[in-house]
Amino acid sequence: MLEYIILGLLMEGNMSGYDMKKTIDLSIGMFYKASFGSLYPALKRLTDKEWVSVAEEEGSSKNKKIYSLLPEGRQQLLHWLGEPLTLNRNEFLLKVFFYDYLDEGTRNQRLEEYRSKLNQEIGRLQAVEQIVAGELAEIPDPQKHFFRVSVLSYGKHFFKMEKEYVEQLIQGADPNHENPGQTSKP
Amino acid sequence: MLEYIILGLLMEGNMSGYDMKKTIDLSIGMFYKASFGSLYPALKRLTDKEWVSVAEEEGSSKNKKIYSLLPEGRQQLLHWLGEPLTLNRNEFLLKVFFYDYLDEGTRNQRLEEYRSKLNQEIGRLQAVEQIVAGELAEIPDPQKHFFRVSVLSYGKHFFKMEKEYVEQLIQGADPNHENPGQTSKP
DNA sequence: TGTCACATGTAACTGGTTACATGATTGC
DNA sequence: GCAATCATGTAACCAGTTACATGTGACA
Repeated sequence: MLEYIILGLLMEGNMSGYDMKKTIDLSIGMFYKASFGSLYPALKRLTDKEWVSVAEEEGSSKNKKIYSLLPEGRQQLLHWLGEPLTLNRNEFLLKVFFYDYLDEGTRNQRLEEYRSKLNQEIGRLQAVEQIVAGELAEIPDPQKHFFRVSVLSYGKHFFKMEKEYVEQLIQGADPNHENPGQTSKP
Repeated sequence: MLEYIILGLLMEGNMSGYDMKKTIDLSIGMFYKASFGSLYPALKRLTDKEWVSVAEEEGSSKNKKIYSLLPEGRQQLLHWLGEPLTLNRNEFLLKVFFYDYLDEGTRNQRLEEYRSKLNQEIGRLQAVEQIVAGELAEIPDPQKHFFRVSVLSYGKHFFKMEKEYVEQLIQGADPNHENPGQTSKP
């Protein structure tokens, strides 16, 4: 996972490991934590695989390494990005974060697939909720299981929220969609 | 984390490691995965610490171990449950799942604290969103960063969803709250 | 001159996974 | 008799964390 994040960051431009940590903390830090103890070994693996190259900065200061994306790394990133989205929150969000680099066709396909997966999941949860409600009606004190049962409702809330978000993405990524405050074709 | 889940499951009654795995998969399976490779060592640790006790079932079949909660385990679970909720989705949900065992006072306090944390977080994200919108207005093609920027909006959606859920919990856990289809004081 | 931010790296540990090994019991 | 499921456990592996070790450059 971290390896793909590094590749994604390097799409914007070359940078050092230290810079990557800062960038990660400030952007995807909300749902992904990177530590130097994982970052530097990952950079080592990527250079060994020749997905990225490294250059010792000589000009300003010593002991600073600038990493660059090699063609193989770029290809690997795009391949990973183009794979179907799974119902894994972190991976979903991470891929979406880099979706500006993915071609529109695959992107839309993946988002549509994901939307229908979410719909399925919402349906499944609603069915489970009904069964549980039935079971609950037959026991003496259903209030005793209020919190236990409530996590089901969390699941539904969550998937509905993701669905809204994905639909917003599908709409908003469409360049023919109305573009407030700006004309799309100047 | 897994250790507390085990303790929580044992609050309902004694069971075997195998049963625990099934129960976990069927209840909190949506946001927590347990494998035998982690479950059995956890049970070993818990028995070593004397938080749970184990009994070889002799009657029906051999080689089946039934675990029971010891007073120390119960106390540890309740202590963990009573700690403040953090903005960590899994831990939040896990604790709520077992909140039926926590006293009403602490529970309400924790939920209120969490709600105000969520409000803070929503405010913070809205501020960040405004800054980013300002920066975006100054670059030539903001559409190129559509997906990158969208994860911020995901964050806001997410926290708002959690806020709604928590408010539902605060309301619904109140026994004086209207109780559809049933009289609360028979 | 001290402290902070920059900058890289390693070692010990943690908490998990996957795959394997083993064997009993149930139901057809 | 054989397949499925019940039932427990271990070993190899993996990805990460924390804490430590080390050194540079800026600036008050």
